[in-house]
Amino acid sequence: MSTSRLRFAPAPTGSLHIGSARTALFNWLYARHTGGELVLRIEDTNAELTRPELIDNIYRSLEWLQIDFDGAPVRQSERTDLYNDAVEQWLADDFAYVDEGAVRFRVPDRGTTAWEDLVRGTVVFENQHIEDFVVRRSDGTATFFTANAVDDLDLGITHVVRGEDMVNVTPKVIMLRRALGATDVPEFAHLPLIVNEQRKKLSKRRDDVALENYRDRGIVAPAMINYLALLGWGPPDDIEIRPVGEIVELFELGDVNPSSAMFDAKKLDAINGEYLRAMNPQEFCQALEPWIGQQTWSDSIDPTQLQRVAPLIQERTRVLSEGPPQLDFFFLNMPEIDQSAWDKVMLSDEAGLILEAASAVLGEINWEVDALHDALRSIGDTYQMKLGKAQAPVRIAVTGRSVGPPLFESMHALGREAVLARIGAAQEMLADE
RNA sequence: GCCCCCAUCGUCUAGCGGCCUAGGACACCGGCCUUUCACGCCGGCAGCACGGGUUCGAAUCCCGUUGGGGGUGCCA
Repeated sequence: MSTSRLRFAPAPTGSLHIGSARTALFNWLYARHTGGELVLRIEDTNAELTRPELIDNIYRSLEWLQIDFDGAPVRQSERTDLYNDAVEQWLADDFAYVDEGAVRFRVPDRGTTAWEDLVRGTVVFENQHIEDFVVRRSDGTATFFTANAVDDLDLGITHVVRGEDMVNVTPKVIMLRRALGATDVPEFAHLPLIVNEQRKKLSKRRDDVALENYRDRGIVAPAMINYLALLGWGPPDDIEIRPVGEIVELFELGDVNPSSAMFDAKKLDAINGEYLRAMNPQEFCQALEPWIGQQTWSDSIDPTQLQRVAPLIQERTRVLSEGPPQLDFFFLNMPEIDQSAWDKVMLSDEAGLILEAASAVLGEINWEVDALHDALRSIGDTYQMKLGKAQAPVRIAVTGRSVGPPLFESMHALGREAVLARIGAAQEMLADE
C-alpha cells in the first residue's frame, strides 16, 4: 500500500505567518489522517534566509502548535549539488538554456499544462502564457522553482498542500519535474487564502499575522489549532469545537472549501474562551502564570492565594492577557480606583451610608461567603435597594472597579482586615470630596 | 494589460439534484438566570450575487454577466 508523504516548506522570513501556520496544520492533519509522513523543508535558497534565529522561530512556533514532523528537517541551502545536477541535466537535454549568465527553462509555445487539484478541480494553463523562467541565477544559485521541483521528486512527496498564491508556480514545477524524467505528478491541493476584513491576503505590513502575537495575547495552542482548522474546512456534523484528534480523523483535503476565508479574531477569542473554561482550575491557574509573572505586582503574589482566586475569573477570561487586570486588587495593597466607575457609583447619597453600614457590620459577622452575602443584602434592604445596587459601592471600595469577579467570594479571599481597610480608605476619600 | 482562481446569513461554514419554507457557529439584538461582569439557557435578525440554460425538480450541473481575490522577480 502506498503511503502519503507531505511536506511543509516555509521560507524563514521571520515569525511564522498565520497563513503558513494554517498550511502547516492542513499538511499535518492530512499526513496524520492518512497515517503518512510529514517532512519539514526549510526553503532557504536565498542566502539571507539561512540565519539560524529565523529558523529557530519556525521551530518554536510549530512546536507550540504541536505540529510534529517525521525525520530531520531538510535545508535547501544544504542541497545545492542536487539542484546543480538538475540544471546541468536540463541544459544537457536542451530543456534549458543560458541567458545572460542565468539559466532559463525553455517553456513550450504550444500545448497546456494541467493538473487535477484536490481543492479546485481541474486547473489548466496554456503554455504560451508561461514565460521562460529562471532556474539558476547568474550567481550560480538555484531558484525556488528548481529547488521545489527537485526536492518534491527527490523526497518522494505524494501530496503538495500549499496556499493558493502558489497556483501559478505549479505548471512550472510540473514541467521541471517532467524534464527530470518523472512520469508521475504529486497530488496538489491549493488551500484558500486567509484574508483580512478588506478581503485582501493577510499581509505582514497591515495585519496582525505573527503567530507568536496571538500566543502572547493569551491564545492557547489547542484553540489556535481548532480555529485554524475551521478556516477553509468544516466538520460534516457541525461540531466546530473538538479535540484535534477528532479533527485528524475527520479531515479530508477534498472537503476543503476553495474560496478565501476571513480571519476573524473575535471568533478565535470566543473559541479560546471555551478552551479556557474547559480547563480544570489547576490547569487554568498554570496557564495564567506567565501573564501574572509579567505584572508589577507579581512579587507580592502568594501562590496559594492565586490558586484560590484564579477560578473566580476563569469563566470571565477569553484570552489569558485579560487575567491580570481582573486579579490585581487581590495582590495590591490598595486597589487601583477606576475614576469613572467611582464617579458613577460613589456620588450618590446612599453610597456613603452603605459603606458606613458595611464597615460596621463586617467587623462583626462570621467571615464566610454566605454571611457576607446576607450582610450586604440586609444593608440593601434597609435602604430599599436591590443587592445589585447595594453591593456597588462596596465593590468599588474593595476592588476599585464596578465589574469583576464575584464580590463576596473576593472579599472572603481577601480577608476581613484588608476589606475593612479598603472600605475605610474609600470613606476617607468620600469625605475629602 | 495578461494569466489563474473564487462567489450560501456581517463573518466562518453545512449542503455535493428532491430530506432546504437552506442547518450550525461567531458577531449583533431581545429575554431568563443573577452580587457586577461573565457563564449558561431561551428567542430573534440575517444568506444561496445576477441572467440564461439542462432537468419532472437546482443553492447544488452548464454557459454568460457582475463582483472579489491571487499571480505576473535572476523573492519564495
